[in-house]
Amino acid sequence: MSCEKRFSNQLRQQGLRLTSQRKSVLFALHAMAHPASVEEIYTRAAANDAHLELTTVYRTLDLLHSLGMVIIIDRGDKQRLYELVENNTPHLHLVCRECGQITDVELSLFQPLVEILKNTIHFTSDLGSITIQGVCGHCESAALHTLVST
Amino acid sequence: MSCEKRFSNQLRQQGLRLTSQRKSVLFALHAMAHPASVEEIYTRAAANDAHLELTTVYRTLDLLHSLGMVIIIDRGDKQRLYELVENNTPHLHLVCRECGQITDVELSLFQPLVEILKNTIHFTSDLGSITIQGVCGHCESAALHTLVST
DNA sequence: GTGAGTGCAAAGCATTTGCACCTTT
DNA sequence: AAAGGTGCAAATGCTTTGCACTCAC
Repeated sequence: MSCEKRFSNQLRQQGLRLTSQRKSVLFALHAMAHPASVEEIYTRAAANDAHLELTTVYRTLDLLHSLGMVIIIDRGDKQRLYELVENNTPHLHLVCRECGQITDVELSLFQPLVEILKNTIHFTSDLGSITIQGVCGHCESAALHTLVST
Repeated sequence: MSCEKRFSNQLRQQGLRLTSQRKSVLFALHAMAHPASVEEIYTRAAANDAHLELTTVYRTLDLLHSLGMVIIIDRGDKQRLYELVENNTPHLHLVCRECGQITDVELSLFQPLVEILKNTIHFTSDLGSITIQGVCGHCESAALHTLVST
């Protein structure tokens, strides 16, 4: 897991420590195919480490986020979702404001813009963090249906 | 305020009502130059309507969001920010994960991608809702400083 | 050994909800 | 008159915080 190595290095650089809990959370994030809630990550991680606390998961996710290794997606409901940046093809998240579904889209089209942001205003984008709200095709046609039948 | 007209029409279409409270919230949103928290919007709106309740602001913002007239920005801290879509040049929001600062960037570069999303997977993007997390130039150079001096 | 990290429990606080009353249509 | 909206107050529940103990370094 080269990711763990990188994590470990980043921690060391700042005098922070690689604990078993942090490993478990990282492992759980790896196992997730899609953005996951804290609760889900906690459940998965607890499979490795039965004594793991939800609080610790929060703290670790905060840490990973501040290191730029995790991005946060706000679906508009109560819980935020977290996704590991590493080992993922950079992609956009399309969040449907009707049903909350998240669709991933490849990022390549967007890459040039990311470069521009970097070069012109010196903003370093977290790849994979780009989120677009909108309405998915399914909900849109459902809405049309309703209007027609009313 | 053509915006109010449009709002009114959208409401009527669904058998909803244009109340003074809703007008006040809409007015407050208009007055905001930047994405604002519920609390800020509430304060501004209460200037018109002293009896306005915070709860009502929440409900109205939800309504406006579900109509696609307001987009939501999650800065990563506790409060979500809201911004009116109308009367704004479509733009991206760059959210710095270190300092929370939001930078607006013109959307034109991104327009082609929005079209593609629409045509290929039928996802209708809320213009102005695009959010990118990352690190702003200021925080990045500050971080470098710290590393060097350590 | 030392201080960062964790567990546990308790608090915080933005947001949501229930219900009776009010107002738009 | 009918039904959507609002106000008020209470609840909800995600997230944060304090502190003593533990463990990575």
